Formats: sequence, C-alpha cells, structure tokens
Amino acid sequence: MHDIRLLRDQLDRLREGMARRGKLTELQPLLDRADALEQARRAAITELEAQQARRNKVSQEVAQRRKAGEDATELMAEGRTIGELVSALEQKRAAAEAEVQALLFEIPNIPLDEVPAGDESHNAVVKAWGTPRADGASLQPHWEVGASLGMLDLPRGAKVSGSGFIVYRGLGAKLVRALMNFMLDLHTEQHGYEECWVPLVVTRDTMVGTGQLPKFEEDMYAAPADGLFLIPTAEVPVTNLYREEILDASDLPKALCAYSACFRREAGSAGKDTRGLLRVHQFDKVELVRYASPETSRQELELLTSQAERVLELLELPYRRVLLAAGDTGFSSAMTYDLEVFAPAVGKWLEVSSCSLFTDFQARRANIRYRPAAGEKPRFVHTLNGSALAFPRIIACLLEHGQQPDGTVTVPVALQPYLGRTTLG
RNA sequence: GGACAGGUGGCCGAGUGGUUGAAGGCACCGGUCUCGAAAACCGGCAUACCGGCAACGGUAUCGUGAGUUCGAAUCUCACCCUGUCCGCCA
Repeated sequence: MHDIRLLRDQLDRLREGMARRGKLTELQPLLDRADALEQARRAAITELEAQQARRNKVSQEVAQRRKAGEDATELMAEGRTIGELVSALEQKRAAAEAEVQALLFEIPNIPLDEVPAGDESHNAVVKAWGTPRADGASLQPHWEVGASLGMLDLPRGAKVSGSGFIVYRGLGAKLVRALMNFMLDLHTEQHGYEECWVPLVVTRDTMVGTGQLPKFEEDMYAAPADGLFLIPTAEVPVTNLYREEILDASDLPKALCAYSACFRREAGSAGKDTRGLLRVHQFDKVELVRYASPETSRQELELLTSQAERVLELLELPYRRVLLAAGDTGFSSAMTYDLEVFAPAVGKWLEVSSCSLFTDFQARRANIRYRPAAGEKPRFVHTLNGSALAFPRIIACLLEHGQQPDGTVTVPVALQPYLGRTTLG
C-alpha cells in the first residue's frame, strides 16, 4: 500500500511508475478519484474536529456549572445537538477514508528506476550459469520417469484431492524430505537465516498485510467457517511475524527462512503447463524473508538472490536469472528477479524462484517499523523475500537433467547425504 | 467446547462517569554531586492525524468495534486475545 501523501506530493512519480507497468491508462481515473477523495477526507476531518472541540468545551462547562450548583439544562441540550452533528460528520469521514483506502489497495508498487518498462517481453536475462543438456528430445519427461521409478503417483493424487494434487511415494517422498533438509541446512548454517516453522492457515488480517487480499481473494483457498485462509507461500506468515511492531535498528537485517506447504487455486490456469509437476495446487517450498533498512535493501536483494542461486548451483542445475520488466513485476514488488531452470525433456525454462524487494509497500500495509536510533521516530522497514526454492519444478528438473541411458537418475553430490544414495532407480 | 479471571503508556501498576494523556514505580535521556562510577537529588520522557511558513492550536487513542450520556479508561452489548480449571482430542 502506498502512503496517501504520495497522491499529493509525488503524483508524477506515481504516474511514471504506473506507465512503466503499462497500467497508467487503467489507473489514471483511479488516481484522479483518489486525489479528489483525499481532499474531501481532509475537509471532513477538519470540520469534524472543530465540532468535537466545541463539544468538549460544552461538556467542561456543564461540569463546572454542576460543581457550582448552577443549572445546565440549556448547555446539555446544546451538547446533544453538537453530538448529532459530530456523529454525522464522523460517518462522512469514515466513508471517505474507506473509499480512499480501497483505491489505494488497487495501486501497485512503484518499480525501481532500473526496472525496464513494458510487459514480459521486456524481461531481461541478466545472468546464466551452467549448460543445459542439449539432448532433451531423447529424454523422458519427468512425469514418466517419476512414474516408472515409483516416485510420483499423479492418478491417485487426483483421485483423493482432484487434479493438481500430487502424491509422492517411496524415493519421491524421501526426495521431498531431503530437499527440505538440504535447503534449510544451507540457509541456516551458511547464509545466516533463522529457521521458522509456521502455521499454514492464517487470518484475513495477515493476508491483507502481505498484499494477497483483498485483490487476489479468488486465488486463495479458504476455510470460511473459521475466517481463515491457506497460505500461498510462507512469505505470508513469516513477513507478518512482526506486524504492528517496532524493531530495534540492531535487529536489522533480520533474516528468516521457513519450509512450508503452499496452496494456490491458480484460477484460469487450465490447459497451460498442466502436465506433471509444472503447475500444481499444493506444493512445498523453502522461503527466505528479510527485513532490511531502506539504505541496504537494494543490495540485500542481490544477496538474497545469490543465496537462492546457491541452491541451484549445489543441485548442479543450469539456471538463468531474469530481471522482470515492470509490467511483469508482482503487485507489491518494486523489483523482482526470477530464477529459471531448464527442463530438457519438457524443453522449457521453469521458474523456480522469485526474489523480490517490496521497499516499504508491505511494511506500511502491515505496519512493520524500526527505530533507526534511540529517540528517533520509527520508520517503515523494507521487506524482501524469495523462494529458495520451490520443490516440484526442481524435482522435475532433477529427474530430467539427471537422466542416464539406463533409466536411472543421478543425484547431485550435495543431496546424496540427505538421500542416502547416489542414484535414483 | 464449558466455567471463572483478566487485557491501561517500553515494562510493572493505580484508577469505577467530569481539567485523566492518564497517579506511583522501573527503564531510558539530560543535569547536579564525584578523580571517575554507583547512590542520592533535579529535570525530561507516548503515538497518529488535522490546521499553520512557524511559534503554536486542535482532535483521537486505556484489547477491537458498536451503544448509552452534555461528557466514557470508568456503564451496556458483541467480538478478539491471555491466564486458570473442566471436557474433548493427535
């Protein structure tokens, strides 16, 4: 969420950012409306407070007369009139405020200057590591390898939960467990993250805090009887851990990581990438979250991204880093790198991580602040997060990239201790 | 799920309708004293918003939201959370 003051003070900057996202024509009427509403809101506040001040004076006068044993019925009547006026004005203020708020929720974050303008065709590959296998045509796709090795049972997953729900079995199930431990160990022991184990269902407030609601409600699984939502990523509970709190400057940067299952309805995805593990409703992921000071946050995006890349390097999977263009950058994000890994049999680059800097956009919404120094005013922190990494596509790539002529799959060295073997099959 | 008890400033804690933004204490900051420190003493010490160039003025905030009242931390209702006991359960 943006600061309302942005509408008054930095309208040009806001417009320019929306233009790079390709959203200006869509949002322009909204910006105009928000501007007008904001003025109305402030006018209502001024008037309301003037009447409240009057009411307070009258009440004090009543108290004094009472004390002196004088009659105050006239003043009490006046107070009653003012009271009615006050509640009318209060309603007016609340209505204007709710509307401004609703509009602000519709405006995405402003991309950093270095983020290229335009839609996804302007995404830029900024780094590449490793060499993808060139013999993809002769390889089995991961769903066939997984099935023949007894690791994946997609038909029965669909039977018990519907399409898009996976059952891992045997070495497949153990692989999930191995990936979880491998990634968490790496981030806690070598990258300085504190491990968290978090709830998979959260309240509406929490979903609003990180920006999933109110705009993307139809994409979320919900438990309406309890007013709870299933998390689409561990980012939601982890970033909200410090909601409504003021951190000490010495707490920054704060680095948290968490494994979690993630639930996504992904409305409208039918037909695209539906085979195998490419797009599923429930998946596993290790997530990195950082709280940073505004001065270091940009640099910390590089750090966080490199830490996600480290996972891929240790898994010996060729990848590339893509700087997303403004139009492809997520609603709350100011800058995002995607990491893509090549799945040779499928013949596609698969997104396995998305590392984002949210500047103060989430922090303002969730009210997460820090005090730069004793006695100074609190400021909003900058939040960052990135997957490191999402499991299903990694599993797909491991199964395709590691395939050998005899049908077995080699296990990357780093994973061998966790899996207790050097090959699958 | 049921029965009690309770939610007040960074922390502890007083306050049951009228200068209470809120006593007192702790912590913290500044000062006096001291070679220095501690102790003692003196002073300071919430946040957000509105108006104003500013000095400053005003409003709101005692878990959250509604209500009663001229006036609510204080009364009423609903909800949330915490504690204790009971029930149920992996």
